[in-house]
Amino acid sequence: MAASAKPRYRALKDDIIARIAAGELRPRDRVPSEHELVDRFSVSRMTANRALRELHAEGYVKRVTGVGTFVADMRATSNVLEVRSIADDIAHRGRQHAARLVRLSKQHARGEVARALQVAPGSDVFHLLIVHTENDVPVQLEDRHIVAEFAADCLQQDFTKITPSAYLSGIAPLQEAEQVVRATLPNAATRKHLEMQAGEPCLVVIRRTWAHGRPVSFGRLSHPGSRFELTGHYAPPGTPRSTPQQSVAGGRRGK
Amino acid sequence: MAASAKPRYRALKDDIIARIAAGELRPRDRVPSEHELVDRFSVSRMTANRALRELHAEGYVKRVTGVGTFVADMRATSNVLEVRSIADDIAHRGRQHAARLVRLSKQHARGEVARALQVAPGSDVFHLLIVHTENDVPVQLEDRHIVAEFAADCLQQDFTKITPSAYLSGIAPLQEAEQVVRATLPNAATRKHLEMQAGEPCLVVIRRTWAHGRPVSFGRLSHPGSRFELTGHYAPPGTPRSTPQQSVAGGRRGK
DNA sequence: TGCCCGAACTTGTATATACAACCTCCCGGA
DNA sequence: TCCGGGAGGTTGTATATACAAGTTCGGGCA
Repeated sequence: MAASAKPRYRALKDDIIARIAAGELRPRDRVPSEHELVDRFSVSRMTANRALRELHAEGYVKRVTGVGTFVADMRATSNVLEVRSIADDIAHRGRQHAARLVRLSKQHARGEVARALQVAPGSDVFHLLIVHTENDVPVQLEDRHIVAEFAADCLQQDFTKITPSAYLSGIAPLQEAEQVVRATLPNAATRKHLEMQAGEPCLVVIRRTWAHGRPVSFGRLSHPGSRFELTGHYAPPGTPRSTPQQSVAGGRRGK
Repeated sequence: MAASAKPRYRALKDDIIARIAAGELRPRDRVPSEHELVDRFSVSRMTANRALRELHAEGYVKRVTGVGTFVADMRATSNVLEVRSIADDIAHRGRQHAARLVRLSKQHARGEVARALQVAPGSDVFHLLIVHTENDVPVQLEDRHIVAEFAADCLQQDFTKITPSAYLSGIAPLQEAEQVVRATLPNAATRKHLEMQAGEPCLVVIRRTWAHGRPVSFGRLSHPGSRFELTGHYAPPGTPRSTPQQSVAGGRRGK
């Protein structure tokens, strides 16, 4: 592919994104100013402005009038992806969320996990197993693998206080996510953790998230079918919603 | 606050967003071209271009080179899952979709249906029961109620050739949708229609759609847990997707 | 009749220029 | 020492202009 086909503002953006992803530019670092980009890439200031402006709109950088452009603080860019954490969701309904840590360990990626995270078999990954409760009733079993290289201080976290997704988005902005929803019968361990009755089905969400263009997390979220449901709402922008406010993920089953 | 402080490109955006929100501009409607905005608002083309370009980046409109700018359909990457017809989805995977009509009748709305459609109990509604198959294997039981007033010619349709959702969006663009995903055990009738084994769970999607600001359709879509899953993908606009192409809704269970 | 070509319109990109608002820093005066 | 002001940098917005590439549609030619 010839780079010639790529618009110049796009080339500027890609260059800066690549330098952020490579770690060359780190959060709060100064990004080249419009004028510097004009000189170094021989583009007009409008083109440099467009590149930086779009990077700002996409959450990569922060711009301060009269000061400069800086790599964004990762915490601020949650708007990129609207995957709400179950803790926020439960809290939003005025209920009590708690998490019980079942396992937190470093492992070698094998089989499905290595494939999903696109790492070589045997690579270091962290393995998390957490039971989330709503008013002391289990509503989610979170079985998550995280690329170790990406989250070095994972073992030091207290995942009963901070959810894994909050921890991850604190390290770097999530750029992309993929999820699959299934209905299955739980295995014995899952059934026990979620205190489910025999024969009760499970709503399973399998989710992968990306940052810096690479998969960083692969999670299997199992929920008791009788106590959990996913809701979604779609409307053209600006439409006052004609339905009562709904949470994005989770919600106890009505009656 | 004086509107004078507002940048002109922002005023253009706000004007168009307001007209979309008010229903004056509806999905797929044509939005004024850059040239028209230049004439009507006395701005330069670059300013009009910026307004429309940002509206595009934010998902409000769709732009086609050489053709024009149009109000976007329902936000594609909303919250949980995208709305897509099962027939399209199956065809997209190169498989054979077929529909078997179990019931098509006019009824009086009662209880749950009347509440969901926000009509008075006893109002006329159409009731549809359709089994969708993929390569002759049942994958969805569609149990749908439609407000009769909205779709007068419903009984004349051949729902083995056109799906209800395609029929509905042909009458009027869907403005809003709401759905709930659950995992349950099917009742006997559902199990029989979907040829499910005893104890096999069901993935149920309950969906309501709006047009003209009123609910028009209420459907319960039941899928065999062993043969169906929902997939979703979220990325900021413009991001080349780093995962293999996935169908948005539906897909047979891998192994 | 049928087909091709061009006019007219659309969006996409790029440049040069201009002015305004804001921030930082240094220098000079009180 | 303290304070004020200005120089020079930064982003934010707006305009006029230009060319490229795509679509649509109708008219004219074979």
